[in-house]
Amino acid sequence: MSTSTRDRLITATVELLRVRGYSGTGVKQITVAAGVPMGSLYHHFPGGKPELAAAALRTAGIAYGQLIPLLLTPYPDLRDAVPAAFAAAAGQIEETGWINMCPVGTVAGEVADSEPALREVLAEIIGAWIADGTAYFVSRGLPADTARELIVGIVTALEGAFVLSRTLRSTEPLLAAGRAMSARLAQLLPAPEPETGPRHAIGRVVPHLDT
Amino acid sequence: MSTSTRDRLITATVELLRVRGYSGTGVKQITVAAGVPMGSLYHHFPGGKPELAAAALRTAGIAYGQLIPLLLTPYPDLRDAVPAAFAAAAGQIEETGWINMCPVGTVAGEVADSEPALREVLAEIIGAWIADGTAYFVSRGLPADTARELIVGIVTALEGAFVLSRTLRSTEPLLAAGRAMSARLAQLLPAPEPETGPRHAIGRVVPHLDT
DNA sequence: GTCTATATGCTGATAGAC
DNA sequence: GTCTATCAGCATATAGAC
Repeated sequence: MSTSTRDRLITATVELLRVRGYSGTGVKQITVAAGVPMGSLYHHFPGGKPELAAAALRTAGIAYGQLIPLLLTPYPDLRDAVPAAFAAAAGQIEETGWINMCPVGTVAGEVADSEPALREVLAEIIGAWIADGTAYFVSRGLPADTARELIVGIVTALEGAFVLSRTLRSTEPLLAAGRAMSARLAQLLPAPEPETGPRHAIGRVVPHLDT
Repeated sequence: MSTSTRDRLITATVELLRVRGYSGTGVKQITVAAGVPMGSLYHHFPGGKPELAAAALRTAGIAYGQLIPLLLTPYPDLRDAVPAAFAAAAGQIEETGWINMCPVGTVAGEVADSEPALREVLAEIIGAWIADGTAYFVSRGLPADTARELIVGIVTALEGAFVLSRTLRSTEPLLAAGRAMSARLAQLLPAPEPETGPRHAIGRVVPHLDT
């Protein structure tokens, strides 16, 4: 159960990428934070800094991808779930002193025009968020194209809002983004029917792995 | 009319910040791109790299802040203007090969947790976008709080969509973000009245500097 | 104000003992 | 698989001639 050298390198890299970005993080800095000698980095990641960063971003990407359904599932009605998820993120980021939560978006903005290999990894990670999010919304009763439109909008709004909220030190962008996506959801969804009808599945909880 | 040394430094810095980010851009690189000797940089900007970057970001920020009303003004109805502006941005970014347009958002994400002085400059720039955008929407008939809610959402959505579109090499995020903000606008605006009524001014062109 | 030469430290990466 | 010593190159910044 003790963390391996490889895992400690990845964990330290995720932390540093969040705060300092890709160019701003040095390999020496990573090995010191991980408590690992230089040579071990190049033993486990012969490709050096880009390969280690890719592994770290993939790890963080998977973790944060799972967070989206986790935040939305408690709410029976998606109309409540979406703004609640943005509000939760707003509370979290304010509590933690406006520190970055996930390195994917910030590193993506930094390297999209300058590090082709890393850009492709990030496109893969964000593509997985969109694919998984689409499947989740489909599992909650939305048509596939509506589901995709919604998750693309949500990821977009979240990433933009994180940058603005961190920079302005205000929850306003995250909360405004949540309200905007809520409006888009209301527009995409058929009008809510109070009692019964053919659309009854929409807005109900449909847990991922149940019968 | 020939560009001054100072101006050439700022222009070169804007270009490099867009593509390589703050940590990824070296001062040597800047002076070479500007065709200026090292010493001149520290003559004009005694504060070195951070001071030069701040000046460059302020310049770019002013330019891009003016772009927002410019894109929206041609459309008599804001319901058309907002999605059209996002679509215009989508066309532009695809044509130019998915290159970053404005360094403000990407540098903000990069340095918000690591360069306090620069973060404050960026907060000032984005704050000005929001203040000016609010004033613009008020000039087009919206109440102040509605106007602010709208411009915060638009800037948030734009910044997030730029990162996603550049990374995924797809206009989908920009177009989806435009539709989302259009939905939010429709929700914020009173229902459109086909003929006449007390809300007739909303959605009409109200040029900035006319009588 | 302009420009050259240089100082000092850090960068990613490697060789090779253990 | 772990760790040390070290490389060549680039980073930001400065001193001082012109």
